[in-house]
Amino acid sequence: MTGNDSPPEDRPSEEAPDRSFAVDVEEVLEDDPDGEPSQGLFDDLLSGEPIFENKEVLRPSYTPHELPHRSDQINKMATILVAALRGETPSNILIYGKTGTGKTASAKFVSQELEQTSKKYEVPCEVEYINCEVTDTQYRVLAQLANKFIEQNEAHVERRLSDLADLREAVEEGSTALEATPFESTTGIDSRIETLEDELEEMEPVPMTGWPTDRVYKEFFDAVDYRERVVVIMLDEIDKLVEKSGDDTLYNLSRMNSELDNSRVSIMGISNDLKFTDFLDPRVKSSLGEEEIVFPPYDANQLRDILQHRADIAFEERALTDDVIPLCAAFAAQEHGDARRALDLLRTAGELAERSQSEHVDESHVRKAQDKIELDRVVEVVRTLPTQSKLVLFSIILLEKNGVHNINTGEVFNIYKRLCEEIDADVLTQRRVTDLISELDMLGIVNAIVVSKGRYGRTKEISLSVPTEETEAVLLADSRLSEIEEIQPFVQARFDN
DNA sequence: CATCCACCGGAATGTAGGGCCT
DNA sequence: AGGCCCTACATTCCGGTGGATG
Repeated sequence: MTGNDSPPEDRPSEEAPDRSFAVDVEEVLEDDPDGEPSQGLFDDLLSGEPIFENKEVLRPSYTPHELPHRSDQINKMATILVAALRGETPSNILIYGKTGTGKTASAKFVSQELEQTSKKYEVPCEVEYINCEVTDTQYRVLAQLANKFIEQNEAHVERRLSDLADLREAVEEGSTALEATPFESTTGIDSRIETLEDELEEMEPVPMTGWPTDRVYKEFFDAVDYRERVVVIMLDEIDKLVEKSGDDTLYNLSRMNSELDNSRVSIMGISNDLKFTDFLDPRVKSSLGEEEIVFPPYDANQLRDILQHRADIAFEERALTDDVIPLCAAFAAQEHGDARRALDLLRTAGELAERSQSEHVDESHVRKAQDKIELDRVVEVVRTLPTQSKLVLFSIILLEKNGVHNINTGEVFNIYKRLCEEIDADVLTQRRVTDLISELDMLGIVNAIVVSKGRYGRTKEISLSVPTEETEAVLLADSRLSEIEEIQPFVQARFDN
């Protein structure tokens, strides 16, 4: 399709959606004491045809109102959770699925609906979301939950206090409209206010550290049980929690119901790992997995629907050429059907198109976006590598740059040693360095395979699988590594043997 | 066909740092 | 404050090995 090079038809696309903003920019520029010309830095960029209409929609944080191809899962969740609206305890739910399969989005969507409906019918029902990758110990989970409920209870009490204050005022004025009030006089109200204030006094947030865990648990327990309601606790990335701090938390949460007087608790676990229940206590396993919902990866067609859906909102009309979305979908489908990845790709492609001032997003932008995302990933990984790993990687790069292929561990280790001496770092043993190389392999930064060279031993053959120049630049940005000045000697040393 | 290189990689053990708890 | 325990990172020790080479 080469109809893209559209003739200069409606060149003056001056209908910038946010006129006021444009004016502001001009004003600022005019007020500049230096007397800069008003044809400023941003003018060019603003004048281009806008590509995005609403970019937020493409961000991972956005929770869509419609989730194509997930109605089965959503319905099942809803069927289970209606119980909450009838004041019963919903079954615990376990949700499985790989990253970017819409688990969190669906769960959040359902919980929003649930809370809204509960307000409509005035059934007390709440959902609390916890991301266990961030909050990854029993203590922190309990503390966070406790604090959320304490906060809510406080708000609840405060509301009742202000209601009472109003009532008191009304009674004092002898308003006749209040015959139905249960209080004869202000003193009755006063004592009620007093007890509530005392209760408010007691509600102190749990400190982030310091208390014994069971005290936090008690605090949380009391806060939940403070009044009648159904509470759904949503534990995202629950596998991380189990991995890092065992199943005690889940055990405690799942047996809570038998001790609660006023409220009911239901757990909704979201996991990336299908097999994580293997590590659980059988009791926990059976109680948690009362209902299981699986989110299979999206296939390319489904991804296309999802992208189309969002693209309609996110982009200006006709900003995308026809092949953009299928291509994004195809790329992402290769990465185990990760919708997040697909959206990321689409957004990045759009940004690239915007930056290059083209009027449409086309296939080339998608391909560039693919590269950019991969490069960003690598840069981020390399940047956050520990110093020792950086040194190892740098050694590999030095060898590679010198045209050495099929690098082996011995060579890397030699160069690595010299680098360490140069910047005065601890020299690790070769055993450790092989592990570091294996880690780099895992991260996809290098490629290492064990080969036997017969008489000449057995070693890893290592090759770089990321762009040399960029990676080197990232490494040299590290304050320790930047001390390395003369690179030649290291390279030279290799040929001396 | 045995040899033997040059490293692999498992296991045990050591050490530092940090959070938790009394 | 001080003991305890967990985790991450390292070292030490060492048995293991694929296959070119003599």
